[in-house]
Order: sequence, then C-alpha cells, then structure tokens
Amino acid sequence: MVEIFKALADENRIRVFNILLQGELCVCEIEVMLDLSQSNVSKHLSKLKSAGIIERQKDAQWVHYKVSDTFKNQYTELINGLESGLLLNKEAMNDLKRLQKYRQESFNCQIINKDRDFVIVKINEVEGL
Amino acid sequence: MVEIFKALADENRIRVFNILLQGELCVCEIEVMLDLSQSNVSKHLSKLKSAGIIERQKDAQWVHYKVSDTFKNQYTELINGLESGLLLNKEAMNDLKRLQKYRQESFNCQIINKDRDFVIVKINEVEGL
DNA sequence: CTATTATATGAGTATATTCGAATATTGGAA
DNA sequence: TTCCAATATTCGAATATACTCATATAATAG
Repeated sequence: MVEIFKALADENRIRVFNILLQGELCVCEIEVMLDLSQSNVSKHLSKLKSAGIIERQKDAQWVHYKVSDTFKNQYTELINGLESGLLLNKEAMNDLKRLQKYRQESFNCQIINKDRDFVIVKINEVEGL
Repeated sequence: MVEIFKALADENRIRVFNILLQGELCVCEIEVMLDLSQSNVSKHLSKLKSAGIIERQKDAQWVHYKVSDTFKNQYTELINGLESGLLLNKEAMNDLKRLQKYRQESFNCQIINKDRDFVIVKINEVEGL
C-alpha cells in the first residue's frame, strides 16, 4: 500500500502512469512523449514496476510497458480516483494530447529513431501547447 | 494530485489517515493509538493538512483532526480504493483494533493525561497484539 | 499572576530520492 | 564477427525527508 503511494509520489512517475493508462508504450515513446531523458524514464519505470504497478514486456530490442492487470484488478477504485483527479491536471492532459497526436500520425519506435526531432515537433503541434 | 500521493507516501501518515477515516481524533489520542512521539505526530498531521487531506479543529487546549469533507467528496473513489487496500494491511488493522478498544473503554484526552500508561496497556489488550 | 498541559516548530542528523553523465548490457543489422 | 540502437545500471551531487531533542506558543488551572 505505502509502496504504491511512494511509487506515485513523483510528478514524472504520475505522468508515466497517466499515459500508460491509455495503453502499452515502449520506453523510447515515453521519453518522447514526456520529454524526459532515457535514464530518467528507465529509472521511473523500474520503480513503478517494483511497486507492481506496471509490467515489462520485451519485443526484440524494444521494451514495452503497460499497467499491470493484477494492479488494475486489485486497485480499480484507486485507479478510477486517480484518473478523475488527473483530468484536472493540465500537464497530464497535455501529455495525453501529445499521445493522441502521436497515434493520429501513426508514429512508432522506428520513426522516433530516424527522425526524433520531427516527431517531437509534430506531437507538440496541438492547441494550447 | 502528486501532493496527495506524497502526503500518503509514508507508513506513519497512512496509519494516521487510516484511523482518522474512522472519525475525528485529537493529537494526543493519535500519539497513543499509533505509539508515535508528539512532535512526530504533529508533523505528520501538518503534512496531511497541507495536502488538504485532513482538517484541524481547535477545542480548548486540544486540537482535533478529521478527514476533510472536501477531500472526501473530491476523492471518494481514491479513498475507497485506499480503504480496501488497508484491509489487507496487518498493522493498519491492528491500529483499528486499538481504536476500537479505546472507544469501548470510553477513554478520552483527560484519561490519557492522567494515566497514559494505563490507556496504552488497555488498548493493546487485544487478540493478536 | 504562575504553573501546567497540549500542540507546533526549529536545529541537527541520518537516510532517501532525483537527476545527469557515463558506462554496461542486450539484441539486432551489416 | 563488429557496429549500432534500445534499455538498464552505476556513480556522484543536490535536494528532500523523517526523526529526535529542545524550545516556543497557546490555552487552561490554580
């Protein structure tokens, strides 16, 4: 219980969790979406994973993370409460806008690798960013 | 949002919150119930209050704290999720047993002052403690 | 008034946390 | 094999946190 709160007691980890609630993402996608360094993202993911909040899934050289099913089942209400709270959080909402744009443009890890800056510019081309 | 998780990212503050979910308590009662020092309890209460989780209410020389109504209304689901998680936490449940015993014995702040040790012994006379 | 009780706060210490930079590891591609 | 891309980990600095002890404040009692 305390472990969960500790894991979520960080602005950046809440942001990671927030976008992972929308579905699975790979590490490089999270980096781009939240504008955080690789090692920083990796460490936050590691903490969320240790708390049992997210799951790791390897896919070739990439690693995908998603909210753990066990966690979802065990803490449904907590997650609902968190989600409705995040609706009021401007930064969290901006992250979701970037994610939405990212999906719309059909970006993926390969494109991030080839033209990271382009992806970053594109996903920031949203109202209010 | 992060403020709330930071406020609850501590074993002792979760314990305080847990017993306050059962109703209003004064600082000296919390000290006795959780076996924590006065200044320690006071500081934890201060953090919970800063996060908007609990409310302070003066009553003569005593100060009572309770879960804030605003917080209850705004984070109902989160609180429900937290509560059901705490049901699995042995220490949290023991704290509730002590609180129950405290109520059964009709203890209060005056009695704590007159015979603190007696109160502590009594509320620990519970199955499994 | 002074003494006492209840709570809050400040100083100091020990520990934990976050982050960037550099390095290590893992897995594909050439 | 060697090179490169993706991710993880280690180290060190800066900052934050929890705790104890001592002291300050507030309110009541005598």
